[in-house]
Amino acid sequence: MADVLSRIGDKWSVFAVMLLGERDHRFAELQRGMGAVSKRMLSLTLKRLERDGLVIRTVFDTVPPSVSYALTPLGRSLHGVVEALGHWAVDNQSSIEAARQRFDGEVALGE
Amino acid sequence: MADVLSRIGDKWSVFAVMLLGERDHRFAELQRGMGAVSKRMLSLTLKRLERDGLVIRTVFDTVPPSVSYALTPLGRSLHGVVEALGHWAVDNQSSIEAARQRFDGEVALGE
DNA sequence: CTGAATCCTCTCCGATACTG
DNA sequence: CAGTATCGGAGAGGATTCAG
Repeated sequence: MADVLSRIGDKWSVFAVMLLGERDHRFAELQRGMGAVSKRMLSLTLKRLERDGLVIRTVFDTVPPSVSYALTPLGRSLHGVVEALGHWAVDNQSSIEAARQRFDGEVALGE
Repeated sequence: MADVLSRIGDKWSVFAVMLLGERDHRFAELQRGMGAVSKRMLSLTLKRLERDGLVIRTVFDTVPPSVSYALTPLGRSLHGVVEALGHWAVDNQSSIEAARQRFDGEVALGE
């Protein structure tokens, strides 16, 4: 299970799954939507997701070349779970930051 | 959000939250329950979780010393989400492994 | 446009040893 | 029992370059 968790817990994988959950994306679209991700990392992330059967890659033989990424049924089932995680993160971000500042303040006093 | 996700997506944090969701644990109990985690990593993980207000650390001034870890209300709210993630991982592990073998087989044929 | 390959840096993490 | 400090190897990941 550690293996599976480390895959789906990866930051870029989470972002990719969330974006692809909304709709299909092309490579460059994903890159723009995911903040500062290098082409290298995006490529590796997508390849791993494809290997794990979560994402399907469709190549259109046009000029210029175009590739579309979409979630498989398995990927969509993950999307639901990941979305819950994302919501939790958004909802509780301020609580976490507050706790962090409180903690850091106490540590500073203790020194 | 990337920051929060990388924290709660961390493998050891997930394990710790899942164990602490069942009941309070002492340091050594966590270490035994989490498979092969070094004292160093466990210590760092717990400290981060405490800093983020997800875990509360209680020291009993006995001989030998004893420390108990428990989830805060915020930590318990995370536990529900994380548990869903864990279930997904368990339920779909075989599908992922199958997809992986299929993918690797195709790559091998292509070469 | 979509990648693969190379290089190089920087962080993570395990092993070990030491403290209260 | 419950940690902290230090070191060293391994891997992640960014920048850049090249190819189809």
